[in-house]
Amino acid sequence: MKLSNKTVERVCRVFGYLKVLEDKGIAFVSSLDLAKAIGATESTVRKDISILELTGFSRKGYDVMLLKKELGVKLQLNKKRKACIVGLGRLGTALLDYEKFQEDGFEIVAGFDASINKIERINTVIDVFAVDDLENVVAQRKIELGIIAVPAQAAQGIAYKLVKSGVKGVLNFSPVKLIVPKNVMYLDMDFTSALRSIAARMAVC
Amino acid sequence: MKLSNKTVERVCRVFGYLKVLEDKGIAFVSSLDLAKAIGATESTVRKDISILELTGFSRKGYDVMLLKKELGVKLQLNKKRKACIVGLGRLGTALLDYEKFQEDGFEIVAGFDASINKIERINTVIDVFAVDDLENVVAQRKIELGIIAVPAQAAQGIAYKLVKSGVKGVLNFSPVKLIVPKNVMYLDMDFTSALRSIAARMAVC
DNA sequence: AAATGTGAAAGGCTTCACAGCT
DNA sequence: AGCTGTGAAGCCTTTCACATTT
Repeated sequence: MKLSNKTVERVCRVFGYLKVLEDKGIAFVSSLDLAKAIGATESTVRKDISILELTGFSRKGYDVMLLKKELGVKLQLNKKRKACIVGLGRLGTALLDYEKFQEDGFEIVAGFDASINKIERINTVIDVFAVDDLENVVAQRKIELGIIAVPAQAAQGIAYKLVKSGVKGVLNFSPVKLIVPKNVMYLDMDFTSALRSIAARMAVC
Repeated sequence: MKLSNKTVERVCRVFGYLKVLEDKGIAFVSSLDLAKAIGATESTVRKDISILELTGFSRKGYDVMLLKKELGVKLQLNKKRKACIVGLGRLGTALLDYEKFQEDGFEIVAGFDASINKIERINTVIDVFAVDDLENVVAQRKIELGIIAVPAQAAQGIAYKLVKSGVKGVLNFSPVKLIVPKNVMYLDMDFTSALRSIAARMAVC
């Protein structure tokens, strides 16, 4: 079972949509419906599901609850994951209380910032610490995921500390590419770069 | 000159890195250096640049200032673009004052929210309006880019309004895929989906 | 009849490898 | 000698098309 990142990404979207369908009380869904919801084609969806060795029903489609459960197991999407946010500027603090994360099984258990003043001012239920404590806190609390929201020049250093302390996944909001070991999962969420590439595509189209 | 989205994305990153090099006063850069900075391989970088019909110098690499200028022209990256943010929750307000956007030629000229109370409370230099005024304001101010930071169920409606009012690019922070005309550039920035796919990859690796 | 499941074909992107240039 | 520029090869992903299932 060899999953490409693209397949994983799409299947995660399918999982999210299955939640919606489940809440609506819909029992079966076709590959075409799933495809429309996640922005893919029906054959891609079918292939993705079959790569995961899961299957639907001829003439009926996929059983919503069953498929959701199976995907949850295969990708361990029901497992609670502890995460932390490093960098408590505007973006970082917005993320601290982003309720959606909690709903989705991500528990933000710590926030870090370099500025002691900022730490004292922040008004949140989540524990916040100085960056100097990062390694201890991450290790002690067994935090698996790090969300980086610090300025560009600090990002690589933070990534290094996170990895050293045992983090196995990094979501990077800074505008620079980070270097992490191959066994650490890594994804960029760079707004500026995103906006720029939209603008560039506007220019060339 | 047929540019894939991937090429556009990488070249935008290259452009960002060229800015850094320029500030440092570095005159020439090799494809290998660029590749390392943007997380790609050297041949990919060379191919991307050659697709754009740009060229470097044998044995010396690329002239930093020149390449930056040429990329700027080809992709119109120096053009100022007016943008607006719809949805002024935590994320939306964080984005409102994200200085990086300004540095990069994006001018946030309006914010919108459905809640009148929220609009009155918000403390920012940027003009904020009720969503009901969206179509008028976007059209009048000739806003080209819309940033969607509203809840899932409202996102498609907002996208429709934005497009109808003349927006040519959409950056979507909501967790649902949106449908926009083919001539409108569109990109998703879905945190939840991103975190989930990191977690899933952690599970299968 | 209306869906899935899946080999095979097509398409697109990346890497290779080396000629060419200074 | 060292780096670019690029056709060709290789790899990966998507799409096609149709046998299969109920």
